[in-house]
Amino acid sequence: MKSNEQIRALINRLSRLDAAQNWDGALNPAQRAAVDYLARANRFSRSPSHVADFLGTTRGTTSQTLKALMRKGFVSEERSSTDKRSTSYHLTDMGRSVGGTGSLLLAALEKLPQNDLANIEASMRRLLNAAVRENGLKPFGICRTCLHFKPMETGGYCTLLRVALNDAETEQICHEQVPA
Amino acid sequence: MKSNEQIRALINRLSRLDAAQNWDGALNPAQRAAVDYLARANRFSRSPSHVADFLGTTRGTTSQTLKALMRKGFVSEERSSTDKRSTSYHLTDMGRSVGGTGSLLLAALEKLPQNDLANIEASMRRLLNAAVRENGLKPFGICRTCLHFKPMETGGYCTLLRVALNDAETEQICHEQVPA
DNA sequence: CATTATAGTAGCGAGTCGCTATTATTGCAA
DNA sequence: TTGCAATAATAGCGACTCGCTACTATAATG
Repeated sequence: MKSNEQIRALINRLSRLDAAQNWDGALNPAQRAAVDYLARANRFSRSPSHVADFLGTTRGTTSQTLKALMRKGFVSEERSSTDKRSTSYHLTDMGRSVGGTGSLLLAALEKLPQNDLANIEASMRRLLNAAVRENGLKPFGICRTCLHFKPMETGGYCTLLRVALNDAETEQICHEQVPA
Repeated sequence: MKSNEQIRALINRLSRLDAAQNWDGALNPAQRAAVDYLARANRFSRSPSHVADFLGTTRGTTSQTLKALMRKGFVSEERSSTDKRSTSYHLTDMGRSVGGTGSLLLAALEKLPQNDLANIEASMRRLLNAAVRENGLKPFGICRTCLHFKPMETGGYCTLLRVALNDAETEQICHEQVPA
């Protein structure tokens, strides 16, 4: 078996085992992935379309997932006043409380030495970047590393959307992000 | 966000994006994962239970997945003569032809330098080993690295099952494997 | 033997997922 | 300005995953 296929098999098994463990609790893997994304995305990147692009699924599927999360009280929706077609979802207190509990992957990571962790993170980041590049996907990086980002005394400024960003926002995911 | 959760998010997004791409074609992600496993497992490790343990799912789900694969002609089943409860599945020619086609992950891996690949593989292996250890899962390693394996002039011998193994078999996955 | 364990499966309900409409709304161009 | 194409969200369909609870058949154990 080719080494590349081994790597692929490794990654898929790992995330499959993690997902399996994740079923106990109120959220299933897809719902949990959406919550994780919403927790890290800025206020311009929380529509069903953005979640769909991030997770590699369709708007239809994502729409259902978000509706399910709303029924369960983890997110609430807010219609945009400027563009009446679009909706933005944000986490409720309950949604924010969904930490990294009961995860096979997190349990494993906690037992590894710091040195390994740094290696693993760098490896995965390289791989994800390659995947994004090769497949023409949106990178979904954070503001601070964006071409359109200008640092200010506090926070920063987005030259694309022409808005000021507070400190926390400069570390959030943006769907418009272009790596500098 | 903690570094560990970043790693987890990275891995999950990667395999989600890979799975999304995988939908086109005759196999869905779960079915494909089962085929991948059957391609690498030895003849003692191809029952629904084994596939379920490997993928972290249940026997019920796996049973359905394998039946679907059989309907589509990718696998065929064989009932054991010694234990009439158990069934073993193996790939048909059509099943074996399911290579690593059209995978986002493989496309990305092909563009990375050899050095990165080695790093990524080592990282993932360390992580999976930790996950297996921390959660009491079966390792599903290959014969050659097993406590019960005795190398011979050609192939090897399993001191647990008391059977001879040909060369190819020593590189296959076994559900009984115990890391030496 | 009787009991207990194991292997496989059926059927249920919730939900994912790709797909094809459908409805709003917005942007653009003649 | 009006008309048309693009975009955002969603509904509904069919195939399927997945955890769960039976249930059957067979095997192992005391």
